[in-house]
Amino acid sequence: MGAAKTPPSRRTLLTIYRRLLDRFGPRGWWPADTPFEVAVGAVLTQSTAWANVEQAIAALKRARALSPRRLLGAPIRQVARWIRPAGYFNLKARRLRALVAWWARRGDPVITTRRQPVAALRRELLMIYGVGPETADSLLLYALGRPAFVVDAYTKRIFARHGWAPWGASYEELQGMFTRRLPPRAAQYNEYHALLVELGKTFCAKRRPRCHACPLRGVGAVRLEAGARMVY
DNA sequence: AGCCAGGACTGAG
DNA sequence: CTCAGTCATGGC
Repeated sequence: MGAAKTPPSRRTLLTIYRRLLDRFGPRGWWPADTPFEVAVGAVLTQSTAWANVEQAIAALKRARALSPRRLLGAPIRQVARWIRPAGYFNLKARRLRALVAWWARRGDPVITTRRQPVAALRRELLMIYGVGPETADSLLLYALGRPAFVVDAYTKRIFARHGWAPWGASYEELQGMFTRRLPPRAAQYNEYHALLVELGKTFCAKRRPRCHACPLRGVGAVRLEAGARMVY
């Protein structure tokens, strides 16, 4: 199998960040008008292409249903119809209801969670049905402006392919790789994750990675030896 | 015609 | 805890 995995140094992490920023420019994430829309999108985008999520969000807006009151007032069946383009619509309708119920109970979390420590708030989010590690961190970072580093499938794939992390690394291991070396600044975490997603979509596809045009070419040691598991 | 997309839950071993 | 099965539409 591949050589021993060497975690990237702080310097390497910054080099990666710089290269991505130079190539792609600021991504301006999250693509949404309000924090509540971010929250809705965070659930809808689970294992789903963003183009599909956009259609679902548009449908919600068209129906004037993109608010806690409207979403909680509508029958679960109706919600499922609105978000149909996002896939897994029955499942996501339930998850959405759970998250929106929390949002309403909290009464605009952007304000009410301001004094709450990130770790405690993260644990609270993880209690919500349908909110796992990535969705919790996305909510913290992109809806609530907290310094939570988001790890997704692209992050795992990119760092495994470059030999910076084992293919089976857990979410917390990957996240710790960043948070243990970078200062907890929401602005940078925001941009870093958005850039990794852009890199993933553009150059690090699951089946046909375009390693020759990749902006990270030459950084670290790309390990794409034949036989390597190409999952994640 | 497949293959895959900005995951999480569930039940089994 | 690890792991396969499940959920489903739309774009390439």
